[in-house]
Amino acid sequence: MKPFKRAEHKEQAEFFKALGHPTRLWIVRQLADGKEHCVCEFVDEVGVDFSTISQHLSVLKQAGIVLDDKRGKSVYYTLSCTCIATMLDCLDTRLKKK
Amino acid sequence: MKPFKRAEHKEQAEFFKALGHPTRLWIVRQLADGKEHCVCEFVDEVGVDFSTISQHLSVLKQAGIVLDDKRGKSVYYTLSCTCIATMLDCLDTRLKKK
DNA sequence: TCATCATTTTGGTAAATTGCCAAATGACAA
DNA sequence: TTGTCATTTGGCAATTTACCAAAATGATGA
Repeated sequence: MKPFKRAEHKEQAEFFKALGHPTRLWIVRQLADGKEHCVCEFVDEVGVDFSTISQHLSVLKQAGIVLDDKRGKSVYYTLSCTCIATMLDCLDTRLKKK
Repeated sequence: MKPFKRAEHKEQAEFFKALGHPTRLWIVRQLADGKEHCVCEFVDEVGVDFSTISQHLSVLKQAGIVLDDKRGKSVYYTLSCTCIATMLDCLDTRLKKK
């Protein structure tokens, strides 16, 4: 049994917390195709304020889940790691079983 | 671009939300050894009320992350799927990179 | 230089959620 | 019946949240 150090696990929990919101999870799913997507694509589909999407992206970025790249007028986002897509696959498989 | 259906993604987000708490993440880490662990083990280490740990376990159970088995006086918990341990490995690798 | 466009940041707020404890309850074993 | 291990319930203060509206940023192009 490992010792329980709240601070250490709190930092790691941020990663999962970031994924624990319907809009953010949906965004991550869009990025799971491995391609980059522009912020405006998300805004169009979710039907929420531009600033709200931007804030969700900021949460994902701080959790190390996505990377951003500003090119020209737009900002493009990608998944930081393919293993995150693997996590989603695992989730899908589990839900099917139920 | 997939359509955004809040309800659908909300349910899936519950899975990650459950992992997004330091105490719960720590519990899942203990279970990642593949063995079963008794509730009392967690209580001893975390130093919080018995009922609090029980509630955390209930959240994990409802999210489909753990399974419980009542035998004799005690209740034993296990991970519901090894792919959850894989998620933690992925997280560890990512944190090392930073 | 100035206006425009895409995005981010800030400020604010109402509402929801949280994490925890304490006490009550349940379920089993001795 | 009594004690033990665990869950459930009720309650609460504190934190967090999700979102919007408006202001700010920063690159681009006229």
